[in-house]
Amino acid sequence: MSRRSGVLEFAVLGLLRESPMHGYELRKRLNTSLGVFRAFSYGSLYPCLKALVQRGWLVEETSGQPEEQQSGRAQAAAPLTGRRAKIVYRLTAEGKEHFEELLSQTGPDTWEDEHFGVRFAFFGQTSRDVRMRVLEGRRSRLEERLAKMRASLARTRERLDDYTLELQRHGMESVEREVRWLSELIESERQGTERSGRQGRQTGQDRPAPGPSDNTDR
Amino acid sequence: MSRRSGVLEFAVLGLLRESPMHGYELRKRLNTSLGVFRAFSYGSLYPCLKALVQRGWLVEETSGQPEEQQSGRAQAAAPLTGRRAKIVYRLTAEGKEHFEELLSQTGPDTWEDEHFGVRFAFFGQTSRDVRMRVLEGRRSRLEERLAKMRASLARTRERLDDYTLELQRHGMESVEREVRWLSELIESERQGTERSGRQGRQTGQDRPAPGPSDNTDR
DNA sequence: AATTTCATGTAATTCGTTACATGATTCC
DNA sequence: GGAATCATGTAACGAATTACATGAAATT
Repeated sequence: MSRRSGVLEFAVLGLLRESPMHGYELRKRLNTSLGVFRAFSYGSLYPCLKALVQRGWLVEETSGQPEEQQSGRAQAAAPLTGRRAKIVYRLTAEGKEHFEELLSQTGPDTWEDEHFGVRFAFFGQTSRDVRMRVLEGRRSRLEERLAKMRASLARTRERLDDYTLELQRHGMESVEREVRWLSELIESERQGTERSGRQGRQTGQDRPAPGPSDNTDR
Repeated sequence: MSRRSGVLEFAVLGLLRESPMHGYELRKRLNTSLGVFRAFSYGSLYPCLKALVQRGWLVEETSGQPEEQQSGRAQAAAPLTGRRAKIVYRLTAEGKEHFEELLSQTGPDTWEDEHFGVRFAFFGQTSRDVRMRVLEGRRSRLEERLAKMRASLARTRERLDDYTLELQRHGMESVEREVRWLSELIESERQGTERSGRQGRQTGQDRPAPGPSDNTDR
């Protein structure tokens, strides 16, 4: 029943924060704006929307109505026999609050493969502080992975055939490329903030007191 | 129940074709040799192995026995109270036949994201003919995707913020890079038996090309 | 008028994971 | 003799898909 995902939920809240939409449109945005990495189907989306409504983070509005009453599907929104309503979803205050809490998170759930893309897509709404930690978290995750690959490659080089080797080589190159990309982004973020004192690199160390106090203005 | 996957099943058959192994070892190979792309857990692997045994594609052998009888777990393989047997899985003739049939396939199930990596990993056992079609299939799939991305980017460029744009740009670049890689591979296949060494291989280990001569022409 | 695109949803299924449970073997 | 690693499994859950079902609106 409760088809609540991490990624999909996050993306839906994020998109609806920008403006209200109905499901069909939402899905299109999901699969283009954020879409190289993830594609969602209606079978995931609609149940997710319902779950979010139930938790009070969204309200449904039947379009065509003027701005009168819009309590979560309060009135008999178009009889079942009549013309089917187009349901527009709007983020509630609680939903907005919840999304901002999600935005302020750091940790594996922000930099692992499944999550990173969608997090990045909403970096525009994320505080610089958090952006930095997510980028650095992802980079050190990838470097870790790279180290393992190198070790395993050194151990088994002889036993692998050319294609397997080539696959591995290409995989490693892809990861290395993403690391370079992240480094550029991190550097770029750094230049945005601190133009005074030089900065030694402090990878992945968690420092206290982020004070995510201000966020989300862009 | 029947936890039969496409990818996992294929990889298991392919690895066992090279040599018999027990589950634990199989899983390690799965997550290193083929591993940048996919990682499997025991919760997937063991049920899969059982299913493959049931279909007659694998047999279990309790190790420690000399090469006597090895009909699928025929005898009371070590009493439950005694020392637990290490179960070695071996590909049957039917299993081998089935795998070769899988190897000979082309089509979306060979070039889509989920499948391509594992297919490529077993290119050493695949006929050149099929290799070509898989590589070309994947390339045109990616080019299609690229076209969509470009179109969507042209349509929505104005409305997107910098981070979303950067994400999209990086995604496209990744795809373009894979297309170039595929083109090199295709070219290399076309040139035939002479040398597989493609540029950018800095591992020092120059291997005389597969001359992927050996098997499977149908 | 017919076809495509818009629009919403449900049921069953797929492919996998995590957490749990158990025990043997090897290294230090 | 304790820890790490080897080794095998099961139950419950997760996150998504596909196929199905329906119907309205716009385009040709």
